[in-house]
Amino acid sequence: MTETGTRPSSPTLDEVAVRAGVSRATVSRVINDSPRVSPEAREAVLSAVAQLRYVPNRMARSLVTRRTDTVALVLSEPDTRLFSDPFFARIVRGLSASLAQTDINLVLLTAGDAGEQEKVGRFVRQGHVDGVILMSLHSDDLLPDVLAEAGVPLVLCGRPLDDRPVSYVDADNLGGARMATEHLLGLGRRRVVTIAGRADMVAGRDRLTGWREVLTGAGLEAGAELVAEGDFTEAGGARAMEQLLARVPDLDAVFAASDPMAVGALRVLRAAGRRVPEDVAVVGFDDADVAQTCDPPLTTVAQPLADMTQEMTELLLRQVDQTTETVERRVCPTHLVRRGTA
Amino acid sequence: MTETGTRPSSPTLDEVAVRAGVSRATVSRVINDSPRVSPEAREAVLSAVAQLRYVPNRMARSLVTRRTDTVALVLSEPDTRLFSDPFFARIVRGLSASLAQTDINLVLLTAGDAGEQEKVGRFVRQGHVDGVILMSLHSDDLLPDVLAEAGVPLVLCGRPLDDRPVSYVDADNLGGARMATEHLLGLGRRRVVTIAGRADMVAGRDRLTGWREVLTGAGLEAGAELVAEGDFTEAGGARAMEQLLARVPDLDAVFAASDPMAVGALRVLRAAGRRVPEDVAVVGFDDADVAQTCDPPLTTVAQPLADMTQEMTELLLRQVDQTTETVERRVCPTHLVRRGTA
DNA sequence: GCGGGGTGTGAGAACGCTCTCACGGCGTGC
DNA sequence: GCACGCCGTGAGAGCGTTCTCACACCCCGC
Repeated sequence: MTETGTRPSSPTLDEVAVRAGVSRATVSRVINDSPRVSPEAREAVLSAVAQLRYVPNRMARSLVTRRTDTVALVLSEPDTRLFSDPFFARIVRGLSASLAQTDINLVLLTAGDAGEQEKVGRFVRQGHVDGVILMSLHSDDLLPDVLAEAGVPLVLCGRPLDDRPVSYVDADNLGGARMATEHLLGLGRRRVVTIAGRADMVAGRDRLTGWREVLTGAGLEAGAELVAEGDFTEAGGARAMEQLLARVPDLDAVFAASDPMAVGALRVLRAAGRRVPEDVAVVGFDDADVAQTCDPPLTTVAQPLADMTQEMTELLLRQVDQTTETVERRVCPTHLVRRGTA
Repeated sequence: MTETGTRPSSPTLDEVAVRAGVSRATVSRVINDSPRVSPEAREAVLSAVAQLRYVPNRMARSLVTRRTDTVALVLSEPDTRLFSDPFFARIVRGLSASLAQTDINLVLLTAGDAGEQEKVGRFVRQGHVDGVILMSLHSDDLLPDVLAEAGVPLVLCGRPLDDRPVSYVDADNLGGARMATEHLLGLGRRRVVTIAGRADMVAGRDRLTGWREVLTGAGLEAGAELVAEGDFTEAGGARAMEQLLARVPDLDAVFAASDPMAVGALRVLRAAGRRVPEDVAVVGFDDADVAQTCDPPLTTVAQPLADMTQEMTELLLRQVDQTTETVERRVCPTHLVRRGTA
């Protein structure tokens, strides 16, 4: 099935100028609404623009302004499952929202494997974007280095593992984990196990560290047998919970490093005949949608995602506007949301 | 916390030419590897490129070639939940994969509300991309019109509701639904209910139509009381199943328009004491990951997603290369994957 | 009536690339 | 030995903008 037609070529500034009876410069002034234009000229130009359905050619403009008015959110993550993580959707939403009032475009790039990373690196170095917000979740990722070296304004979403000089915005994962664990201890629990996130992700490590610090600080045991690693999914959380029940039959509290894992744990606990929160208290992390809808509703640690995305865009745009590179680091406070499980 | 540095400005073709002792034209020839260059000149240029870490300025190049070597996948969908649908992730993966061997970049744009749609429209008309693949799932979406009018090569992922002259690639939802329903009838089932997708999505409608056609064709009842609408989620599927059990207590088969909904139905059926597949046979749609991991594994209709994304890129790139607009429509065959539930 | 300070406008030079065209140099066929 | 063609190369003209100047023009104050 085939039909054909021809593609129109868009009008240029010159054509608009001729039609409006003014010079190219004046049209340009109207387009970029400079104040130094007479009302009559402006009127003539605007009507010519409307008649010709003129749209400025972005390439030509970018060539001289050295700006594209586009920033990229790069997701460097081979595991396609994490791409569909609701957390990621919330980040995208937040960034769009904070860019909504500006005329800056947001594009998403994925870098699943080495080939795609290469492509993203090229894309950025070729000047397609004014800046990059990078979500790189794994510690062995090369892309942060590539982009940093490209000399493009860069803000990481999440703390990098080392102390490299790069701007980032992160949630206070350590503090949140401490808060959650302290809350469990405050409830009188003494056998607090944890379902940890993957060890190759900084957020996972920080949450584990927070749990450990509080337990050892309280003189309680925090050994490896109290830790099971999940993969941030519900199924992974369920598996981890089964291991923990087998290893630590007398556990009375669980700190899960993500809400889906907590939900998986809830399911396993129920199947094992443990009542939540009476027998076992549970705290999750992220305050995902599921935390409100599960039964009983999940006590969890919330990150201020809206603030974080706002911060990211601010940091990035400031870097874009200044010609000097500045490094700023922001850690946003987390807080405990008490619901039914602890 | 602040550190500063300066941003380097990239070298130009001229600087490379000077360093290599050749003209700008020759450097350009090497960059675009034209055959008409002597080995010595090529060598000199390549070494100069390496020394200066030269990267072509994309804007300058695009200005003259009128190509950006970038295509956009636009997701026009206000509901953030669908953004994290695994189906979408598979589309992205597939498109990246089929573009991997080319030097064409893929960017994702989201158009959640009217403001974002406006932005996407501008972005495209300004010439940021050579073509667009559009996932527009709701029938009342304006973006298809906006983009079509922009005169940019366009391929829809999924059939549009009306017969407008636009290229698209779709799965044979109708055929798949027919196949699933026929399979259920072939098992001897006669009270086949369906959990339909949302009526404002074409895929949802087509799957419902296929189910209805087969039942009425077999002289069986296919009235409204046998249909419950879900929202493509597991929770929605569970709710729909509860309604159906109440309305049609003697049902012996369920066709669910998506796998998550089928999984929700499975849970409710089990809770109601119905055995699957002995008492009730169940068929899903999409062949999502969950279809393999659920218990019992789900019989479902698979779409050839890899073929579909491949088709989309081919259709799009052909449109980009030809200067004339051609309209092609592709419907890819679906097939039944038999597992444990039917 | 004449110099001075705006104000609106236009000419023209960038921006960094591609691509056409013309021009030497060399090998080939007669 | 001469015309011819091909091959590698460079000069130069765009591509569609922005932006710096310079230039008329008008209004004011003296």
